[in-house]
Amino acid sequence: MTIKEVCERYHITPDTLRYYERVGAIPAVGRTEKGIRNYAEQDVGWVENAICMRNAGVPVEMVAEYVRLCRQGDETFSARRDLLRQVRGELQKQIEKCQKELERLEYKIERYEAAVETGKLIWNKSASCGADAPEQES
Amino acid sequence: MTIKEVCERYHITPDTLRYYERVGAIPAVGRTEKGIRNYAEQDVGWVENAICMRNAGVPVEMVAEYVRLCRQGDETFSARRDLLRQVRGELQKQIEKCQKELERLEYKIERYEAAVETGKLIWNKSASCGADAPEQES
DNA sequence: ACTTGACTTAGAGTTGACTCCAGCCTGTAT
DNA sequence: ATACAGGCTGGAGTCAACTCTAAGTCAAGT
Repeated sequence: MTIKEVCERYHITPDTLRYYERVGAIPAVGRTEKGIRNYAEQDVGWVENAICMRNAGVPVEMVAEYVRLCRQGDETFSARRDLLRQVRGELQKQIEKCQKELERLEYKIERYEAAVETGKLIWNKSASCGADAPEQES
Repeated sequence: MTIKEVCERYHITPDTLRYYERVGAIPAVGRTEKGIRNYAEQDVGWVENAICMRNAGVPVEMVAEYVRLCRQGDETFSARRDLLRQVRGELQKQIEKCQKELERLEYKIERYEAAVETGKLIWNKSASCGADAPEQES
């Protein structure tokens, strides 16, 4: 598989893919005789892994650390487990934050929908949404 | 309320707070006679708003745009609603992504927990977790 | 009187993650 | 045979979001 095909499959640019390889977020990809990257299924798997982790906000350096551990063999099982547990913890925290903000947003959007109708913005002070209306007119 | 107190309350640095003010992610904060920032409840509300939005991954520039709209008055209700709807859409997409990755992670962690016990890493190829094991030993 | 500590500003520097560029090679189409 | 598409490398550039620095003001403590 060429770099272009992989890029199309995952909607990323060749530059990004080469960058991931350079910094170790994926291991070195196989080449043709003339030095052109030729992605085997395994390579594509690594690409997918990197993209998944990045999508979840894992820093590139941490993806690289995980790859490093994987390539070191069986002695690193527990280290990998620990790394993934840490990622999981951060991901859970992030999801929670996002969900809180989503609730806050839903509430605000509702108010604005009413405001667009009535021309008046009304904030229910006792609403259970963390921040209440900082945007009362100054 | 001093800048320090606000910082302690939200676990951010004074630099960040001043930066938010500079770029308009919060409106100009009230000052004492000698020019020192004195955060009123309203100001703190704006700070909270900025932090919530940033936590949800909203770019600073977009927070500033929202603040700008709020300060422009009642004609911007629908614009604000649209902006928040857009933020909501992106937030929902992000939560979905994160949840997918969380599932993938749970699966991997389970495998690693088993691997730490048994010394062997076994991937269930038909698992429903998107990417299957890119890290079979090379 | 003077040091310490908390604040101010304008502006420069850093970090992470790309993203682009120049200069090169190579296989195919006109 | 020559242009063009697509790949390669090393290194520079960009962007967002801070983060730090220098130089200054001011109040309280010794």
